[in-house]
Amino acid sequence: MSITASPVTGSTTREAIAASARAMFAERGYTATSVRAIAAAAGVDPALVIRHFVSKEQLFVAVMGWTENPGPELDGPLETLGRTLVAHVLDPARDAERRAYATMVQASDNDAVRASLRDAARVHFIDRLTARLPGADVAVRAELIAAQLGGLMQGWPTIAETLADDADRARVVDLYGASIQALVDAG
Amino acid sequence: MSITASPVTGSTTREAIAASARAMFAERGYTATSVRAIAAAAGVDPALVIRHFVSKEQLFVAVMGWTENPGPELDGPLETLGRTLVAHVLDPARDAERRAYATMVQASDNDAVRASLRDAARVHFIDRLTARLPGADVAVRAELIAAQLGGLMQGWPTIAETLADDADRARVVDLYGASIQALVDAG
DNA sequence: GTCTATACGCTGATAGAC
DNA sequence: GTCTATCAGCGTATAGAC
Repeated sequence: MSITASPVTGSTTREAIAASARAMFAERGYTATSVRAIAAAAGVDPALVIRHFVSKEQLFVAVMGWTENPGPELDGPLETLGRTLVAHVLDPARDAERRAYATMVQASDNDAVRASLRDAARVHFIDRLTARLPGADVAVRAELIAAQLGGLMQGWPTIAETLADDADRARVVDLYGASIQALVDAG
Repeated sequence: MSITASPVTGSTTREAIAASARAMFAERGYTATSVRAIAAAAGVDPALVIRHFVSKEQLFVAVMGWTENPGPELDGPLETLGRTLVAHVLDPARDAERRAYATMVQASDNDAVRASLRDAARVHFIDRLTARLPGADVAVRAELIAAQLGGLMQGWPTIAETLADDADRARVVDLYGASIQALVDAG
């Protein structure tokens, strides 16, 4: 690993590929985005994309993966954790992350993508939540809460269509939060 | 393996294509299953697959879609609806249906597949549930319950790995059922 | 009306020369 | 490191034989 002037980036080319890949995958999904299109948008040769990232699926995982951000806040009070989690997930500022999750799920037709998604959810969320939950069956309950949040993120575009205003969005936070809270308190 | 008698429109060839498509999509997913492989398994020419079903995505929707079965039982008592729904969804006898759902979600990278999935969920489940729920915000609550069940079906293979025995499965029905029941009662 | 043969333009990926 | 050339496989269209 050579160290260059910039802290995070390696080569400029690699960065350019990653940037256009991130944008195109997010906008059009995995299948509809071709390696050639990514290369064209980045102004490089298609073969370079593979040279740098080994395969399209590894590029996707590298670029869409739950890389750095800490996952939902789990440090708040247990009594309101359900609500906190839902508010976090539906936060308009986190739109891009939510879309990235949905994009990964919809690309999980692919084995490597599915495995990466499961591992990331485990490390960044389920294990930490398991440690945080009180009472019995903590591992199962953490898994179930993750399933509920996954369903919410996945279904959110459809759900949002049926909402009239921001008050309705707040109502969703209340309703879904209370439902998850039942799992937090179930131990 | 014999092919059943043709219904009104069906030719034997069409049936054979549908049968092998259903099996291969279920086993390997959408992307990994090629039109040519379906044709080979059915013993027909690849072009015939397209002739009969117009496109790969339409074949997938026709064959994997929520075609006939009535969707979850919504006619039981409201007081235990949450539990009933979860028990229905996790019923080992319904393994194939659950897998089909997950396969469709994972193929929903594709616009037509995603649209079909959303429409089917609406017609077969959400609209009926909306009519059944008491109180306020019934449409939103029905949508949220659908999201929770979707998350459960999607996450079930992973969840099942963390369960030790059938008692744990029963515990999941209790826990998740109670959580959904909170949405049923929230009106 | 089925069905076969062939072909087109795309895909992700590789080998090897600069 | 980068580019050229090329690969086998994909979904699909079409022309024409039964």
